[in-house]
Amino acid sequence: MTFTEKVYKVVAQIPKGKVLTYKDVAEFAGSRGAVRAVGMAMRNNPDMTIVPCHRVVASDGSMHGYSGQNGVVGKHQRLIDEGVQFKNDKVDLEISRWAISKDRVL
DNA sequence: CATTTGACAGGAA
DNA sequence: CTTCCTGCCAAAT
Repeated sequence: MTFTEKVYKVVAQIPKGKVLTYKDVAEFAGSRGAVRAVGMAMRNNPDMTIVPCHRVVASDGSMHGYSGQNGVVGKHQRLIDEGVQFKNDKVDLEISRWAISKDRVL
């Protein structure tokens, strides 16, 4: 099981209407500061249907890119459509941040 | 095996 | 608020 594989599994478990920061994903995936590696995983997103990468945003709620349709714009729209709360054109992490169970199994 | 690459994070200017 | 710079890590070359 490679790190990226874990990342995919974690992201795949993010419930609709919630989001996670790259930082959190990286940490939960096993490597605390591998946020950049997480980015790689998303970039080489193997299957967007099983990996809702749009639910992964930067630590400040903003977003950098999106391989899906319409790029970051589409990502933004999709999040809104799922009920994610926004604050100043950024995801309101205070509300829409997913509370991961620290002992959740991958 | 050595380098480069990113959809990052955080801090400084 | 905007750049710029550094640290970071895994994967791809």
